[in-house]
Amino acid sequence: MPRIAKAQAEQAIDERKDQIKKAALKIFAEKGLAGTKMSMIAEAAGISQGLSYRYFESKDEIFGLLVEEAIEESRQAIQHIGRLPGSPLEQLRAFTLHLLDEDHKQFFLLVQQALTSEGVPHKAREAIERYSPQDTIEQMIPIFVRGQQEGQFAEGDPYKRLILFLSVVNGLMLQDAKATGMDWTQEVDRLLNILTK
Amino acid sequence: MPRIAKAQAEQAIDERKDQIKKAALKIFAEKGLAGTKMSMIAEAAGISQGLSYRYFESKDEIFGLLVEEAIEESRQAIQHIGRLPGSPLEQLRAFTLHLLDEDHKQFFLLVQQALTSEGVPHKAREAIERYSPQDTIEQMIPIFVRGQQEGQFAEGDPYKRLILFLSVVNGLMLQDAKATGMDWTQEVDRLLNILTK
DNA sequence: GTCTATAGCAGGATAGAC
DNA sequence: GTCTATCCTGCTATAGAC
Repeated sequence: MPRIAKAQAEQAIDERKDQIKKAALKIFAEKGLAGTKMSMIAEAAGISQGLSYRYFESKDEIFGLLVEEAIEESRQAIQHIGRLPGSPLEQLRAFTLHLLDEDHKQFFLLVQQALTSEGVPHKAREAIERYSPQDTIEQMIPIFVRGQQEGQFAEGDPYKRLILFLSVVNGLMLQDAKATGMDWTQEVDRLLNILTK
Repeated sequence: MPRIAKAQAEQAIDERKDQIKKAALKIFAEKGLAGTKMSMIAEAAGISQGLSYRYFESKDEIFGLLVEEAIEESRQAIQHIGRLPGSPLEQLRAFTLHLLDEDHKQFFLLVQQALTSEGVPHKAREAIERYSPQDTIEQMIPIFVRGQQEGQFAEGDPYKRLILFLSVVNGLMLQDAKATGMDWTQEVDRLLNILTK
């Protein structure tokens, strides 16, 4: 096979893989590992039941890959905060909006599912354990402390304040899965009161 | 069988049923319907795999019964708020502490699982749909409005304020399943800032 | 490259021994 | 009344036709 044609073929394969992963992400995020049947993924992707196995070894492999991608996405988002323009408050505001964004939310829910599922593939389990919420908070602490020095944020233990705040945001995302049609982005400033007041 | 002996036998059966349900609640709340295997329930209850079926028809029946009990418990808690002593703020504080209480939390998580699971038994699905978060909020609105009149709570649409607050509390409970060993009851006053500020 | 048909297995539910 | 051994369904994963 000529080089060009080969590259095209590989690209087609990657596109198919992405199509399946995208469908799988939506369903895994909603129903968890055990609650998701391969037939559901196939239907959502608009392909036949067996075809996924031409592109992936197993259901576990798809789940594991998605978890790793979710964690990588999360890691990059948090590292990005410090470089955002604006005051510490504006930085955390932008970060929070990013967390509540639709695309990120699915990744987030997936990780939650992985945390509460039985029989999670070994690789996925490892990836999650490497990336604890502690890491996120540690990245946020310098920003928060700067905000305290500038008088924007409340006094007190930054770690405790931030873990409360992140838990609340996490909670909203989980809640939102089946939620009330409320646009949380409108409420971000009220949430930030937890830090500023 | 004499009346007394018969009553004793029935009591023994009820105790066994409670034992199984208690074990099941813990696991269902954590892993959902599909993620929970009957063998897990049996192990947690300290009995053999097949014995549960002498006391319950099916896995679905156990799940359904627990969901109904959870909703009943929730309904009673919310109706109880208005009769609590103290100011509106103190009433909502007590209610929030009750929600965050360990026993209530498992019921709450179970309902969340039911909301996000496939193939939930018909009866459980119905019970949940009868009991929407709206009901809870409607019960809370008069209390909140009284607090507004007394100047304790922030101005603004009571419904929106309360749904944000409940979502946050819900979120904390969900989060807490795998959480950080934090005692949320310590943070209730900070959460109530969402309403009072 | 995709579909349909099916093998193999895990787990829900049952039967029968004790 | 409880356990162990099995049946049977439904799902994962594979094989083979097109």
